[in-house]
Amino acid sequence: MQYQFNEIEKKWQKYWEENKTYAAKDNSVKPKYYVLDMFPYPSGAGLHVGHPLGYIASDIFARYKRLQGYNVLHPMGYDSFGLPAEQYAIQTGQHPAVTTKVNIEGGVDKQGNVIPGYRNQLDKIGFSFDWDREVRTSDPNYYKWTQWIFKQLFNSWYNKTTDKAEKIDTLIEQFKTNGNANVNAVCADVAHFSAGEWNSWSEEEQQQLLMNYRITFLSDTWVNWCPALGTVLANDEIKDGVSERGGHPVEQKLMRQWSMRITAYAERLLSGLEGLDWSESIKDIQRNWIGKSVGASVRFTISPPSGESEGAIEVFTTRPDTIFGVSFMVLAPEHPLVNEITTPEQKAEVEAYQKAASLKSERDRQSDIKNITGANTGAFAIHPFTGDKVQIWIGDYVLASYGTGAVMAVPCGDQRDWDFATHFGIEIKNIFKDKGISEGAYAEKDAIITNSDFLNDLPAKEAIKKAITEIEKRGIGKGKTQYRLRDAVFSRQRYWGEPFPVYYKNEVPYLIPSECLPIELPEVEKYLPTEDGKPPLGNAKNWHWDEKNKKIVSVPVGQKPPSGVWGLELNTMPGWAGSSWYFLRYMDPTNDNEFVAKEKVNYWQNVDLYIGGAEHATGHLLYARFWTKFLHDLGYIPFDEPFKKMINQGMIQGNSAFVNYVSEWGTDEGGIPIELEPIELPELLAISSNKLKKILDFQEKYDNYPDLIKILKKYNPTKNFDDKKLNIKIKEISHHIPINLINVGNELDKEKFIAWRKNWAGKEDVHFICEDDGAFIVDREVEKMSKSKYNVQTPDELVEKFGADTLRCYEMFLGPLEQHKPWDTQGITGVHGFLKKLWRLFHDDNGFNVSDETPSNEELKSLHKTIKKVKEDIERFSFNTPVSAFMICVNELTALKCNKREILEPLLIVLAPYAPHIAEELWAKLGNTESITYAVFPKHNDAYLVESNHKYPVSFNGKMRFMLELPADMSKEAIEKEVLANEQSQKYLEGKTPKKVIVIPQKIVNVVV
RNA sequence: GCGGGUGUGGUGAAAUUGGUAGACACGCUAGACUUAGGAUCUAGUGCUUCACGGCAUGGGGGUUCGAGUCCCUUCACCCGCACCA
Repeated sequence: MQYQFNEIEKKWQKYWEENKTYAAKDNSVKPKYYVLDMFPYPSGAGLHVGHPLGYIASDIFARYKRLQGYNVLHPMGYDSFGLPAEQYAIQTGQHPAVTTKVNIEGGVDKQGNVIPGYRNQLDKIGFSFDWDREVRTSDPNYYKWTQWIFKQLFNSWYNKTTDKAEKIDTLIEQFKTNGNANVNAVCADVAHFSAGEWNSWSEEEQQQLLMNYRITFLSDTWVNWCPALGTVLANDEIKDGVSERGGHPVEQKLMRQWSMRITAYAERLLSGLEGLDWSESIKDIQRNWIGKSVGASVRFTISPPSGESEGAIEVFTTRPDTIFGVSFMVLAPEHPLVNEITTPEQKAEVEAYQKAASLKSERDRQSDIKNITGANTGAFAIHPFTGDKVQIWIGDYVLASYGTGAVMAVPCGDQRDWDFATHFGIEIKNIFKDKGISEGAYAEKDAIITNSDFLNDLPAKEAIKKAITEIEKRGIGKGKTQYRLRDAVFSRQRYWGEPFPVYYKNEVPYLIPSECLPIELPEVEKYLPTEDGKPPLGNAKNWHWDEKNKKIVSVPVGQKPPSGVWGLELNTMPGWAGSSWYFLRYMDPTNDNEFVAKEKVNYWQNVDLYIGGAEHATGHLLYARFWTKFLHDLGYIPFDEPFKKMINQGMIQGNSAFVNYVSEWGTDEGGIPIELEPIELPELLAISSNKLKKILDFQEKYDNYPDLIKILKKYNPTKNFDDKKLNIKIKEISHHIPINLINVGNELDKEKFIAWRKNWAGKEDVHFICEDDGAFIVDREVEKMSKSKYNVQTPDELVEKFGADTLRCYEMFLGPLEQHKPWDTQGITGVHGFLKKLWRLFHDDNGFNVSDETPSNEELKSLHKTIKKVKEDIERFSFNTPVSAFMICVNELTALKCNKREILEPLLIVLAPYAPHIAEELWAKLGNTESITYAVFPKHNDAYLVESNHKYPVSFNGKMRFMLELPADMSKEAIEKEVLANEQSQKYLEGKTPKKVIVIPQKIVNVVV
């Protein structure tokens, strides 16, 4: 009886769906366990084999936990707002909601392409998702709550004293009674004001002031503007100076935008990492991104060049201990004080430098670090301790965006300052005892400070503390901690995102009442910006708010709205809005009154295991932590970290195939290469990989290639090709071809290839130069899997051919989950064979046949060894090794011809997380009427694992020489005696007495001669 | 430059606390069976040597009776950050 995987899998997938086998209960006597996958963006291209890798691992873990008696929450949904659907909408006019739905549920797109649909593809793999909890971020019932959370952020400020976010009302209360004198908040620069002043201000003025405190706030900021995408981008959406999506150039632009005051959480986001079971590399990336540095801010007063008003330059330094080494100061060219302080003599030079710097992009400035440039302002600052006058320079190695945009330059301790000083001939003071600085700065923090007044003879680390104390005492500055993390821009000038629940009265934003949410995306005719450059929502007819009647109303474009009617926000939220809290919504996906009910979030708590890509380190994973902490501060959720443990699955790379073509050819005489004389070949000449190599290496003469000669003669009739000494010299090009045109031996199916090319290029003009055996071999190369490289392997094809259980086991068998690995289908037959072998344990020629006989010790040992290993491996998230363990077990049981229920039944439970369909089928055939999902994972019994004998490897001087089987309970002394008495030992002892004999019972014997 | 990771047969890999390196698969070789459609079974397969043996976990050194595993050093590749004061 054959293993009919297609039938079996369909049957059980249907059963699970109908019986809601994987529905999680919102309360249970069982302990809870929350296993989450990073939800996908449903693209039209569908899933390739790389996507389910993490889902399979998490599914195995979820199923394993159910067998261990846990109430498991294992949901899936879609991050369905995003750029591709919108770009497609711009091209085709198709509403993004429609394409998104098709991409998820399957269908046909506007160009007639059949879209399989994410859901259908996922279902075929047999995941144990609780689909009743599905969320889509673009669903108004979902983004209603994203908007609600935005409102909470708007209505909150960060109180540094309590170190958490609080309702804005508590702040307003303080303003009313005390002004802002005692307010200790994370905020923009705000001048002091009294309660009286506050109370005297107009509503509009008060609102504007509050904007400086709100956790989400509106401000004119320099943003990364991407003209090609027509939107601003967050820092984490830019890689190497271009947009992460599409690789378009990005420029700086001053725009009024919503931002998130994530900087308020910098310290907590940093320290919170300590308790997380995440990979060190992700934690490091986040630490780096937050970029904490501890030091001091110090004010240097400006010595007025012409007796004008006195100003000060504030600098930040991590090395206040080196303050006596300061011999000049450097400002960023954009620093606001530059124009003020520059002396008339230096003005021309400084302005020229400023101009040159402004023309360079941020990227150029960063890449051109070797070139030392700068200009002297002619102004001086007063050293706060020595009273010396120090020159003030400008230089583009100082960044306007970091710290205060100014540095105190200590050339002896900082290489960049040293380079600058050396280049411009500025004095270099040495304040380090016994450290030479003639060749470069001494940047280590281990020197003894000297020539530094009250810091003399202190080691650097102590001097730092002393210097800060002294700086604070003299009132010239204070200890300060600086973060590299910037507030996150939250507006996008796009259509396909969450609308803000915001309308504007005289440019002042007001929130839509919560009972009116969600504010749904309006219909627009075009998804492009308006003619006057407003975001696409500017095209919407119905996009005004009637304050009195609390509803969206229509105001014709260009007309002034009637009184009480105001324009709604035209920006939408960025992609990370919906994904920052989705893990909470799964707990209570249909709740219409709250984003999540308290008792549900109290039960489910945070995610126990999160599996997903490492590429979201500074985006999603940071923002989700931020929102979680915020919601925790306001008392909505009981925890302040979203994901306790995370595993980042490696990328599955594609294995591209290439056909080589000869594009040019020439000859060389007698092995001496000559210049190619390119002749265009009207016929496409494809050449097999190995042949090509031989020709390129001049290993074979052209006369071995009659086909080639024929063509050469055809286009070069005057040349004599009969001279056997002539070699062919060719120039080759290669093109990607679909991987389904080749077999496992990298051999091209020529007919299929011609048909594909005809379809693609409309030509049938390929001529093949094959290997001697007639095969045409293609080149292979590992690359990223993508449609354009024709190297995409979909899970659907493999499920069709081998079944979901095989695919699941094989993807795990490939290697450790975290590792990147190229996709290669060659090994899949081995895993498929294992499942067939398992099937045969339960069947003979006449059908299902399992006996109730008592198993032998050997059979029990094989089973219990497997139970133990699989349990241990899954628990340490080693998903590849259990597959081997299953194979070993099935191989052993096959050799023992074991078909005993007592062995096979527990084995099925152990296997069920990996191969749930075949396990269910055989489980049912054994007479069970309930799904195997909630069976009890068997416990291994050590009694079956102990051996009466142990085969000792006997080593001489550490080299293993022979095996010796001895009773397992034999004493060390007896073992030593046995080993030395053994005749094989005599050979290695060569008559000498051993110096030492090491016996480790149950392990090894080593004789030292 | 800084931080993190990876390096083991022809290939994917295993070796959890230092104890038989290469389990389990793929591929390959030979054979059996079947008149073949990617079926099944048996044997072999790290390199080297006729053999005894020798050599092998990127390279070099060390600790140890014993090192893929621990320490030092060095190389290669991948990822992240990068004038961050």
